[in-house]
Amino acid sequence: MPDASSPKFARPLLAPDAPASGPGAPGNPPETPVSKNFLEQIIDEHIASGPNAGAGGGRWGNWPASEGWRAGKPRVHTRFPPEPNGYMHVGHAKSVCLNFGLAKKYDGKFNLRFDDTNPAKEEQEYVDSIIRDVIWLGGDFTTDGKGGKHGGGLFYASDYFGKMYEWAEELITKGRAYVCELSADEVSKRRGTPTQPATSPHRDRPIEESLRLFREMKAGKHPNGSMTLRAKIDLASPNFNLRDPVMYRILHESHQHTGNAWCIYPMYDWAHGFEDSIEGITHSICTLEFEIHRPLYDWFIQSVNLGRADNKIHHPQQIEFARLNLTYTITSKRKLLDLVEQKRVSGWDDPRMPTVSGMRRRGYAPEAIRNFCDDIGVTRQESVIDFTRLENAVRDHWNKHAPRAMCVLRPLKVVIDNWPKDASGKPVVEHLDFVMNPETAERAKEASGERGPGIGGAASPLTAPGSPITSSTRKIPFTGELFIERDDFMEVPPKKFFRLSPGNEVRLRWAYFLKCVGVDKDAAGNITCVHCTYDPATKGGDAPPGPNGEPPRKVKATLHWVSAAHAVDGEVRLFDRIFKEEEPGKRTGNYIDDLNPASLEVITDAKLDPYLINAAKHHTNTRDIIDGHGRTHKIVTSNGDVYQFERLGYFSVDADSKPGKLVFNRTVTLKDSWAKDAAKQ
RNA sequence: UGGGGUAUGGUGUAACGGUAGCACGAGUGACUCUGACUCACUUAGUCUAGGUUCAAAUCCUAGUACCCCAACCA
Repeated sequence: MPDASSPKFARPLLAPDAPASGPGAPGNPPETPVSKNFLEQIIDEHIASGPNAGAGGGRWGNWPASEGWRAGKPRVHTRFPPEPNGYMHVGHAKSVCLNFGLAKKYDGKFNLRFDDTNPAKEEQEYVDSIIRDVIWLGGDFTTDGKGGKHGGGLFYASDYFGKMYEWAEELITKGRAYVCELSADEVSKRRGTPTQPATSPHRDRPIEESLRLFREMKAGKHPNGSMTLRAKIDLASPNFNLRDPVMYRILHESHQHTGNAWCIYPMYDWAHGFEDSIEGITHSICTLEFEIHRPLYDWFIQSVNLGRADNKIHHPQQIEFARLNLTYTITSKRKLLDLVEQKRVSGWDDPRMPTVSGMRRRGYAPEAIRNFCDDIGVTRQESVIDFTRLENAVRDHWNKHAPRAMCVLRPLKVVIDNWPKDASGKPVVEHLDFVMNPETAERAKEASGERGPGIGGAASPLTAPGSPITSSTRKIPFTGELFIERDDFMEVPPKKFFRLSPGNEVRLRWAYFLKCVGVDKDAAGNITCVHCTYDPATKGGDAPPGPNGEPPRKVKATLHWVSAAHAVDGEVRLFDRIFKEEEPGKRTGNYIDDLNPASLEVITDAKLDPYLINAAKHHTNTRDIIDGHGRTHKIVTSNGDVYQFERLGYFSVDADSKPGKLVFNRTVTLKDSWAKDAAKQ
């Protein structure tokens, strides 16, 4: 049963002094109502009511004087409580953004806590990966002063096993728990039906006997599965979770954090509320499927508090929200693990994976992921978000932040027949100005604003030490032999094809106007080379005005290019969505059937802007995270610079890059209305 | 079949008895040295049926659809 004091849900409260006539009332300044999500509405309601409302602290009281700048503000304390049994995915990212975002918004605190109650499934590798991912996302739980100011600490549920054990004995003593010797199988058989109650033969065992057996369980005198500690709640409840749920099971198993100290381990329902309680969490935010567990959450805490006068333990409020679903994506730890174990991807950080590590490797910025989470909002309605929304957030971010380069993925040779040669007969080389990022002005503004925290302070290549951007333009070499994109030439162009074709004039970006005068073909009829002429008067990319002041002539297309003599070969990995169906597995029942066989295309001989060979970097950052035990976790995060390859998309330097050999991941394409139109025909 | 949830344009989300708004998408156009970006305009919605009310997305009644629950997982 929930606290009598717990309002069931978000019913917004009017501020006590809000004008009854509302924003539209005459005389009121035109208010721009900032709409709040349901979690914020609940928090506001808690602050505005409850035992400490008079002191401004509402239901949870105020932060104490020891909290410094936070002292006296109403307490809001959230947490992200992952089980370390897998890597974080985009759904977890939403939870981090939510929980950390709330702590930040309300000047509160945010904890990272590992819900490590099942040693059979959990591993240190996952602990480390989660710490890394949460920090990278900007969910700063650290208290060492190096991060933000909302860190509440790093904790482990396993640190509370001793306290939980004491409370379990207390519940036995109070007649609210008993040792049951039914096997898992038997419990299942005796579970009953929605209308028929469950049964247990040990329910009315004397308290002393349960206490003795429970102590024997803890002492290791009983084998796995031989007995459990069960809560004595209601065998007839239509909510099966209340039919005397298991609190402790015997597991003779070494734990990644507590070693061999325990052979009984608490179940989620018994443990989770206490974890929140001990840490002083105010709002325990979880996903919808836990809603029917909330009665247990409350029952266990109330059972400990039963009969206590003034040493009651803290009782947080559990609140549920709808988990994130994305089209063309799975967010199931089990299925993600399958993809890794069956080697259908290269690992947890395969850039096609919806894992945080995959998104990082692909080149998604944490700011973009946070913007995405803000954008989609939070509610209790199940929904499926278009994957393109995530991609849009990524594009939006890098458009403002990524330096530009010109690279040719599928090269087609261009020879400029009228290009001048020097005294020795070699084509002249010119060095032209190239604009690093046409949105420099905006970028400067952005850079002066608050940046997301990243490990080592490097939120993005632009703020990293040794940032490739040093000025608004740089030089690029241009000669009479170039590569252009194969797609940018058609011998027989369709309607509305503005790019290069025989007789048609286009612009080479930041260089010259170019006109096609002929093509070379091989024996099979494939075009091997395009012959062109250039107009020297268009140097820099603009035509001069006519002799009588006529407006300069225009071209409809601008192509990217790279000098054949200067281009650097590099590998580029083109990723497409990992599943070809919006809801993988919906049709056949097996999501594996919907894997997109074309989700990865590797181009080994892309012609890269020579600038990149020295400028593009892959960064490895380390940071020491100290947990509540004073233990240090050395966290290593690696990410590559992200560039826009003009007209193609955003590309990030992959960890596989080696000196002299660059490997780029296509992070996301640019929008392409030409391709869209073409696909429609 | 029992219990717990959720229904607003194609998608996501506001509204808290008083003008159904915003974003994304889509469409059209403008601009453009990236068919990008940007800008303008357009498009389209309260699950159904009753009821209360001067007034209903909102309150009431009855349906319908979808999601979750019978692990010693979380």
